[in-house]
Amino acid sequence: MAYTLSNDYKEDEISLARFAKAMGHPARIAILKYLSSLDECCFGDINKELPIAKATVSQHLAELKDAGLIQGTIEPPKVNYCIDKINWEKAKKCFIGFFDKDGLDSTRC
Amino acid sequence: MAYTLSNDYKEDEISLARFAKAMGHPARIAILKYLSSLDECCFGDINKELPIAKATVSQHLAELKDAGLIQGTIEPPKVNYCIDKINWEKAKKCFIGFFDKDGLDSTRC
DNA sequence: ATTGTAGTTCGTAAAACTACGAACAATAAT
DNA sequence: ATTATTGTTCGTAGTTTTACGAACTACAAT
Repeated sequence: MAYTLSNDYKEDEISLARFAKAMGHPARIAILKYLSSLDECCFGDINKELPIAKATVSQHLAELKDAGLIQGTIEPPKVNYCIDKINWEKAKKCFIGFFDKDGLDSTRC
Repeated sequence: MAYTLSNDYKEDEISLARFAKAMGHPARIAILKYLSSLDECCFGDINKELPIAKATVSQHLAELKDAGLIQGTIEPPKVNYCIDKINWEKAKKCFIGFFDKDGLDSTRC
């Protein structure tokens, strides 16, 4: 029933995996690329970019928000989405630190 | 029944998402970190590092192999695993290109 | 031939993911 | 009040992921 309880994974492993998982779908990559090129835009703009139903787009946006990579602010009648710059930088450092063997401990994830 | 057929996502989005997805679990991050610190090791060594059953470790290794991030070579009675350096570099460039707004097109994913 | 070692594959189960249309909320405009 | 616009949430369905123990394969050594 219960899966392994052991929480033996390190914090930075969990953190990096969380970012990576959020990026683990082409639609979400497309959303992030789009947002990072724009500063800000609304749901409809994002929806138009993607070949999937709006309900699904909304789900993907929610996942990116849960992972901390984007922010959504309600400005009736629209919802504005943008990159969460703090966590974006954090994620960037996570990945770069992960791939750079030399700069291993310089920037902790 | 059939999910959306539209393949509107771009190649580099699909490629990056594939790498990210493979990295989307703490166990797989741990494996990659371990391997990238070692040049090479066998299944048993990896298994010892992780708080999960060996069958599950084997699954995670298969996923990393499918994604191209690692290689496994049979050397009886062991199986040696190592980072796939070609694709590791490719992934690195994917992620760095993704996060670096300035260097957008310099290194294509 | 038997036993041991090293990993993979199989079968299974619960949970999470991806997708859609329909229904719903919340504001704006007629 | 009614209608239109903008997104979210609900209900549903099929697929994939994660996990485990047990069974299995393959080679080596006794």
